[in-house]
Amino acid sequence: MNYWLMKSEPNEFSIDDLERKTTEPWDGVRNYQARNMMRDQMQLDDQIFFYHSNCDVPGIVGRMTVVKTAYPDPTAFDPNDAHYDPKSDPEKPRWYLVDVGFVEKFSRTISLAELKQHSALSDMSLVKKGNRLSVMPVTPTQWQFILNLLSS
DNA sequence: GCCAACGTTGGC
DNA sequence: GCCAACGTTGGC
Repeated sequence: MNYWLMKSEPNEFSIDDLERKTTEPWDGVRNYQARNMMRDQMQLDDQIFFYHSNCDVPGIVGRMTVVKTAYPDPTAFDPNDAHYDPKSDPEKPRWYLVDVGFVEKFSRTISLAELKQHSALSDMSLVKKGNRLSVMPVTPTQWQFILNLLSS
């Protein structure tokens, strides 16, 4: 079992959207590092923090799981889709995604500002300057530490 | 294979 | 809206 954090802009897709829909294909990722983690490492039932980026209070807002392991991202083949990539050949797909399932929305947002205050989390690339990865691994220790912040 | 130019991300 | 950081592209 692995732990992850995935970012989404709430304008585009929020934790509330996921709660309403229950599951969702995490499409549109066009970054090789992020793709590799989804395609090569994510397993069924892996745990994922849902992170809201590019909004008033960026931070972790809830929890989800992998409900379907990697398969080719269909939006890459759709010329009408905002994430269309003509270089992704259906015979040899360039982009992959996983399906995620809603677990819970946290009682509060664990903001980026709060996460940055804890030295226990200083190794997370999330809190490092210039980080732009939209999918990143979380260690079991970090995972538990962050969950504990909810009850403090 | 280098690297400048460009586009995107995302906090502030 | 600004801009720093970073990834990607493409000329050479």
